[in-house]
Amino acid sequence: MDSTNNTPNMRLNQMLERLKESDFRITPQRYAVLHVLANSPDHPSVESIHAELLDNYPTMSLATVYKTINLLKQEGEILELEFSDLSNRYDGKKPYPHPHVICTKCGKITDPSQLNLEEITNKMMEETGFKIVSHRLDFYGICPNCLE
Amino acid sequence: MDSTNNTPNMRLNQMLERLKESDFRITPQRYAVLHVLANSPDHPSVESIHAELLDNYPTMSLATVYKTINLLKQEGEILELEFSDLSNRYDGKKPYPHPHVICTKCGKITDPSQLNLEEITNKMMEETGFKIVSHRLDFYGICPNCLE
DNA sequence: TTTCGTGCAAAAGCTTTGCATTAGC
DNA sequence: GCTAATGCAAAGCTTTTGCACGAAA
Repeated sequence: MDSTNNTPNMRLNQMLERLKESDFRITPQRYAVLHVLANSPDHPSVESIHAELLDNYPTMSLATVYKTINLLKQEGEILELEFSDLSNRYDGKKPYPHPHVICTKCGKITDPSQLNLEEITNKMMEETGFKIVSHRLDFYGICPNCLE
Repeated sequence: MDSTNNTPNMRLNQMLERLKESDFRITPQRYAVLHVLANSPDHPSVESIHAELLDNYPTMSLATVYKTINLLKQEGEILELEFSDLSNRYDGKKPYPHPHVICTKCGKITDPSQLNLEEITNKMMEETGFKIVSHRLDFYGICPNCLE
């Protein structure tokens, strides 16, 4: 269990607090998007968040989801996984870099247990002279379901 | 020095051989794109490859560069680094997964010395049940030039 | 000569933006 | 009441596709 993410509501509250502190308004639409991001066990796309919310918020626009996502990105409250050939995916539960295992058939994304990349990151900084601030480690393959 | 990539020409010849074996024609345009990919020390984009070739091939179209890149991808002869917010970048010298260090200011991409991820990959397979076939490890930061 | 590749222009897909309306605070 | 957020539609970008012409084997 992650100390920064004991329960979904705790994570939701953290996000809400961050927005309030930065003087952003908490609208029903924003609250709803945050709620999905704080509770999704998988890594939703903008499209899937929008689709999920349409039932309860029939006027919710895709633009609002995009704008909320960008706000959270800017505030460092979500992690964005970029894909050029399909839509991006987001992790609101663990907004810091961590490894992912991605099924290249169905798109399922799971988080394996934490790997410590600190030592490797330090080596990279020494070797390249970069000031490294983030990383991305993805394993691509076929998930157990798709293997059957 | 990499055993599969002793000289640029060796890499170019490997690519040419692969296309010939698969019964693709070697046109001047394809040769030119392969030449750039086999010789670029950085990780070019489709746009930059096209721009570089326009001098000597004034009729070279962006579509042809894209089509050649897709051909090489399909043949496993280049590695694609996907970015959703800017254009993709390609590595023709080392077409297999390996770590990259990426400057988030100027976009420079460099290859640090090889890290062995085999052990970690095996652990991932055991833990998740995935059949892992590839990976992506990127470190993001500010390069020495941009730090000044 | 037949088949494949090129290049143009149009289309596609995701994301952002402009702007008038609406709603937090 | 003031200012910021929403939602619609249009625009922007990268990448793909259709198709007629031209070139490789």
